[in-house]
Amino acid sequence: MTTPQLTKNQSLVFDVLEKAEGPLSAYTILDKLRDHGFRAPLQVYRALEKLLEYGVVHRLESINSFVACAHPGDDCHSHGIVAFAICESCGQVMEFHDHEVDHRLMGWVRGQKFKPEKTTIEIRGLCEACAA
Amino acid sequence: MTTPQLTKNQSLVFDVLEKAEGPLSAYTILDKLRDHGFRAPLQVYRALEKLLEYGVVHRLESINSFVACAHPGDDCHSHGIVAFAICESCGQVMEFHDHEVDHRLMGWVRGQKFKPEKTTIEIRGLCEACAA
DNA sequence: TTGCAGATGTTATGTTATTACATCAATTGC
DNA sequence: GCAATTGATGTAATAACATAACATCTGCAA
Repeated sequence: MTTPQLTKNQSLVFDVLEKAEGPLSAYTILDKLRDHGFRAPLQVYRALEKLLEYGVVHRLESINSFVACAHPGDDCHSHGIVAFAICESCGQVMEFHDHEVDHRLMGWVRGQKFKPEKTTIEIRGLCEACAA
Repeated sequence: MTTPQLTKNQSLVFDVLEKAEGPLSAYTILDKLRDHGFRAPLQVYRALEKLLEYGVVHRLESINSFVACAHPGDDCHSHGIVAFAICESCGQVMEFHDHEVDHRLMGWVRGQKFKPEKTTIEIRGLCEACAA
């Protein structure tokens, strides 16, 4: 899937996420966009919905936050399952893909006749700098 | 770690989760326990906090819900990372452990010098019955 | 130029989780 | 016995996250 031209609100939200050092909550994004005319959470959530669909933004379920995909110019749907390591101290996020992990998980669900739609892998802990 | 004797509130919350067919939100648990004197969310959240610590309950991050561990009489901390398959139609949850997945994920984070604390793997989709 | 689809704006509300503070019960050390 | 401590509990208020419902606008195609 190729990413369509973003609308005004989608671009604003995406730019905020790209410039951010780490993941942001929807309400943090809202606050950053008040000067650009954003007034309500729905403006953010609607933009995020599309950006997630296009694969240019990820949602981090365990911290209710959103982050720009780490693979610029390349949508993430082609990478299989995405795993994240999230530093609980500094908020930094590392993104990673492992086909063997995908294979094991998908093999298991197939055995259960379970039909997977969306998979979340999130590892919370401390990054090298913060663990020191 | 062995599970200590549960307190009154912890037992009430755990019993509700054990008898449930699938995962429950904290507020659903609260409603089910109003007859037993529960009045406020904190009574539920505090009990859940301990039950999670003891490993007899899991939190499903992607659906903000809680489920009793599928391994009765046996705390889950000994199983390594737990993965869940969650049916988005009927709510049924399957729990599973795979050492190869653990190994791959932990190998990667070690390479990044990341110190993992808590890992979430959740696969949302449709179970066999619901996919038919 | 009308009708439609998609994007946007706005208000209100629903859902999930925590802070702050008071009280109670069991245990320990004196 | 009786303070002192610790962990559990009760309660009110509030913070944080997310969606419903409805109105409006804009570009485009029939």
